[in-house]
Amino acid sequence: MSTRREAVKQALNEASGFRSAQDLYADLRAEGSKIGLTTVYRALQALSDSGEVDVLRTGEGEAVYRACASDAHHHHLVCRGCGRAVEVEGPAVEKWAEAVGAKHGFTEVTHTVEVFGTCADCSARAN
Amino acid sequence: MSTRREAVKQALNEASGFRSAQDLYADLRAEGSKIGLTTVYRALQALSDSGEVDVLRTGEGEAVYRACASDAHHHHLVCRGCGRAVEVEGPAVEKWAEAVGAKHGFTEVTHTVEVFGTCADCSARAN
DNA sequence: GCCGAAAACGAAAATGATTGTCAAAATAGC
DNA sequence: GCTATTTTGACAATCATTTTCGTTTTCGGC
Repeated sequence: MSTRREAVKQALNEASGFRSAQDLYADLRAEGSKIGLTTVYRALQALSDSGEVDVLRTGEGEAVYRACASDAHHHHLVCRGCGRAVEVEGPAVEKWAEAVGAKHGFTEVTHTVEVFGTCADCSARAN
Repeated sequence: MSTRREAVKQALNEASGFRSAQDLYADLRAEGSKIGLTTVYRALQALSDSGEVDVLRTGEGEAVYRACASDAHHHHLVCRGCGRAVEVEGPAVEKWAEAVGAKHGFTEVTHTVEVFGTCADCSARAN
């Protein structure tokens, strides 16, 4: 893994929530790196391909990334306000998805589950 | 609701699965309509704002729409091959999402759940 | 330490979905 | 029929993301 890619991964690790490619590019430039936007995209692509980071799409269609502590299958509870994300798992959901797929004759069933909310800090700040 | 908007909604109703704005535009033009792409986007925007259609994003970031039979909260089981979608509901998932949010101090919890798979027809065709 | 191939970079151009602009056309109210 | 309002659609503009393509860096020998 190249130095640049390491830098992108580290920038992701330092962030507590999901960040877009553009965000990360801005972060890295802000801390003095001369990295190019293209490289950020390439690094994120590689990292998500190798399963080192999770990707999801915002409602506006922008891709956002996160370095996750667990490499097992899990989902996220994301704060609408600050973007902070908590890793959660739900065996019940996994089973449900599988069962629903099977019931309708679908095979190779996969699923995406994201939970959004306002975290305690952001609720407090909103007062 | 204008005639154009009706046309877009009907095109959606005739489709069995999720369709992108571009798809619908192509469909409408194919059946002789002189509708413009801009109008298709505007109609879909209006329809999704009023909750008459469901929207989700493909992995490539393209927005896809579907006219759903039920106006209650539900999820979709979508075929990766043909795009056909089945409306499903999962009380267990709703409760789980709410519980997980509460456990971590999150309020105003919402969630998105999509299940993907290969439907029986498409599996058969793949042989 | 030095050399060349291969991999990684980055700037700028290309792409593709979506949105904004604005004048023409449909429709409504009178 | 006639003006006021809304809807429409061609076209330009936006914006994230990808491609292209020379340049630079990294590395494995030597």
